[in-house]
Amino acid sequence: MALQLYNTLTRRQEEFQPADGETVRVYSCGPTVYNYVHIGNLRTFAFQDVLRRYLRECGWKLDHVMNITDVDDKIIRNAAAAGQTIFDYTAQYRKAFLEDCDTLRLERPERITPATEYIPQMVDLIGKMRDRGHTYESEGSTYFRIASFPDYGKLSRIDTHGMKAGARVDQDEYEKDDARDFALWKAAREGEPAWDSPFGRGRPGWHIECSAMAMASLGPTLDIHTGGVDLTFPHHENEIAQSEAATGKPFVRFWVHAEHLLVDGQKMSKSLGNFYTLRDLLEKGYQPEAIRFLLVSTPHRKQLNFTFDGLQGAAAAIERLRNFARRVENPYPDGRNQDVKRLADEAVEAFHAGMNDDLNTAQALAAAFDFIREVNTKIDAGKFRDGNSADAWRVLDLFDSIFDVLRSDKEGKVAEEEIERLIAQRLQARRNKDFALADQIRDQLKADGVVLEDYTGGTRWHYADG
RNA sequence: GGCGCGGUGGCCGAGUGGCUAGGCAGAGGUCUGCAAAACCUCGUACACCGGUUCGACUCCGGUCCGCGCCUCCA
Repeated sequence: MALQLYNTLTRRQEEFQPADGETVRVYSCGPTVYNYVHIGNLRTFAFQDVLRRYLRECGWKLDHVMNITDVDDKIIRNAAAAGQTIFDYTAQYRKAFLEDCDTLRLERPERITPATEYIPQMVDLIGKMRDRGHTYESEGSTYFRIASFPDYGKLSRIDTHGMKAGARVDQDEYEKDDARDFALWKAAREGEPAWDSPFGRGRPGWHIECSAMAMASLGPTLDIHTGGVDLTFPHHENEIAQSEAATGKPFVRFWVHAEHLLVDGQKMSKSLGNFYTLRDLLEKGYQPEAIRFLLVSTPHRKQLNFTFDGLQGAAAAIERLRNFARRVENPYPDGRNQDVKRLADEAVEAFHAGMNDDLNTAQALAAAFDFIREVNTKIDAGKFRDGNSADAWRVLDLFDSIFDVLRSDKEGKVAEEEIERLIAQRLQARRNKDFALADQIRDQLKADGVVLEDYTGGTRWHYADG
């Protein structure tokens, strides 16, 4: 079975293949760096990470581009308020964003493109639209004329005729022929950053950067374009209009949107006091892996209800996975139990089936947990053999290639040699039936963040995760 | 107001016209020197009201509630 993805453009789930059969060209709308990203933003980026990883699991190469918006109204306003240039102002948040991504183990896209480094490409693209008659100028700014692009609205399926100037559409102080038109190039204003262009001195409109960077990096037609659902309209609709008006070619084959994250069933907002950045959660003591797990275990097309109970549950689930990973490393009799091998085969297949179904991570996860329970039962029954470790790891490696939560970054206070020495000492005490000493050693290690677990034939240890 | 999505057991969250999703939490049990881990069992889930059907949580209609977009927004 092949990967199926829900395509917003067709409103259907379709089988995905890269156009060239080899490399998947993906563009993702990245952050606007005027602040720290919040966990809602990170849900979308975490989804993009899962998409990346699974595309690779499907055997394709990746050319993934993500933009960083480092010039826009909010940035200009905030930078001015902070008395900084937009470059200095955005640099700090850009750095913080990349750090947050690292913390959550989000892979870096092959290319990250800051908008201000692609001004010439944007200017070039606007020029193409102008040559084809899709633009007009008004008071020094250049606009896209929606009436010149009959396909407008095909992505969002919004009836744009209902959008009349007045109500809430024309918030701009710029003059437009039609309320639905949008700015490609905004005329320079006092105290704002500006670049020279054939359309006069000014700065790019919001939508143009994505079209320009995507096509400059990946060509006129992308395989996949991702972003949060809220970007569907008008941002992505406008991207289509700009790109296709300029090239005459389809801009994107698959539009894939990530649903929003809610906190306690409500939209995150500062006024409700349920607004969290990654840094907020880390300060409260939650593990990055648990946050990643929680963000990724709800399929991307469902709203994700973020709760602290859920976060604790995620930590416990990871603990179960790690316990299992440790357990299969214990020594077992030689041989290979064919039942366990078969369970692994089935688990791998079920995991793929879940992921192939529009990246249904919840189902893939269930496949992994089913496997763990079944194999634990085999181990308890003494039916697990040394050769089955590799079977278990086939499933765990597949699981972790997507979820990436098994490894802990946490460092222990007690050195490994010391732990091994104490375990040996404790073993001697247990042989002497000196359980008081044995328990004392275990308690002391536990206080130092090291957990001991006895099993038939030995003792294994790990650093406490919590 | 227009368009769209959703309401599943204490919590999160899959899925299906008749067959145990899964995780977390809780209760009981097994194992263990004791723990931990693990396994087993349990609480008898599908917002409400009609309809279709041999049979609906799953399909249709309506009601209530929540959420999103329509305006900067992941």
